[in-house]
Amino acid sequence: MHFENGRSLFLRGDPVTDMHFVIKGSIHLVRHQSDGSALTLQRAGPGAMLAEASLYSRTYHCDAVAFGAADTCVYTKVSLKRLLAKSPEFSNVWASYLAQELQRSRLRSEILSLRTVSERLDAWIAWNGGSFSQKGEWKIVANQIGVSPEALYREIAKRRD
Amino acid sequence: MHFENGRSLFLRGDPVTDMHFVIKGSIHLVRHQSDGSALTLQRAGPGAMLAEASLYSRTYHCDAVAFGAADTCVYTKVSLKRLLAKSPEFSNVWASYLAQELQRSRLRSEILSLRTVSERLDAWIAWNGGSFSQKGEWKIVANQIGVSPEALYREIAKRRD
DNA sequence: ATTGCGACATGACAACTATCATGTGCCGCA
DNA sequence: TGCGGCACATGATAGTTGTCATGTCGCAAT
Repeated sequence: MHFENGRSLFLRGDPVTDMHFVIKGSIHLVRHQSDGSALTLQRAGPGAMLAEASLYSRTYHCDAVAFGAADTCVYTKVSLKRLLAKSPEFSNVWASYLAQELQRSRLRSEILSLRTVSERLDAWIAWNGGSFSQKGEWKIVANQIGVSPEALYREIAKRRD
Repeated sequence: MHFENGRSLFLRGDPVTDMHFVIKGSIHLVRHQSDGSALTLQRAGPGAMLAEASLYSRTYHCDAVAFGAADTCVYTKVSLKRLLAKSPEFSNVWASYLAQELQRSRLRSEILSLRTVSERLDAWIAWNGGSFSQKGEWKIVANQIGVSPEALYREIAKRRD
């Protein structure tokens, strides 16, 4: 399926019938709080399954919105659960994927709990290898480690001595 | 098994033979960086499986250290994998657990990416409900949302008007 | 070629928080 | 009963970062 920017795939409270596997673009899972502000709980890019936990829930707990144009591959919830029940190999792949995502998410949490830009960049480099992202990805890195692009530029400049 | 404070359960590079399920206390999964500083990748409390992703790895990527006295239930890796392969029900429970942990970790990441204590506390309350602890848990909350206890006390005091 | 956009870059300032210091009240323990 | 530890609480200050402003550069589209 294809989604234009801002298009919603499902809303909170909807019954879970399908699972979306992101092929291209990015889909955000957002939760609106009572005070009006929003929390983005997942930024699903290519190769990610959207709202993995919804496989084990009857209804969605968040809204899903296309962030830019995006393509997804849709599977029905029942077919996935049937496949999981029938194929230990697929179960293994699924659990392995979840465990890896969990590891990455935990790492991000810990990086975000560091206090200075310098510490966060060190931690990021320690895992993502310092060499690449030379072309135009610094802004994305800044977002991942939870600092403003300007602050990251300053930290990089400081290290060029 | 029982572990005293500071006791290590395994070290990075060790082959993965066992999986630890935490019964009591807390066990930290830490990764030492080249510059000497350490990153804590998981704080496994009661009811948590330690280093879930190690089930899908030949060797450990981090060290595990008991944080205070702790008790764990130990299962061999092969028996767990055999159970996962043989029992679709257990596979389902395992994947469901991983998905829930992933959801919680993603939430924590997003809370930590908020900039002010006020926003973080709002987001925390929105998920952990108003039924929070009146007795002596605020310091723990402060740690979870990545702010100093003092800052949290100040924010709470400000809201008592 | 010119225009326009976006990443990269840096300065200045306000705002927020971590830290240190100090103090209070509760509770378990000797 | 008194002591010590701990969570709770608050003030003062310095440090770091977000934000706004401004500017350069490369690149793509007209």
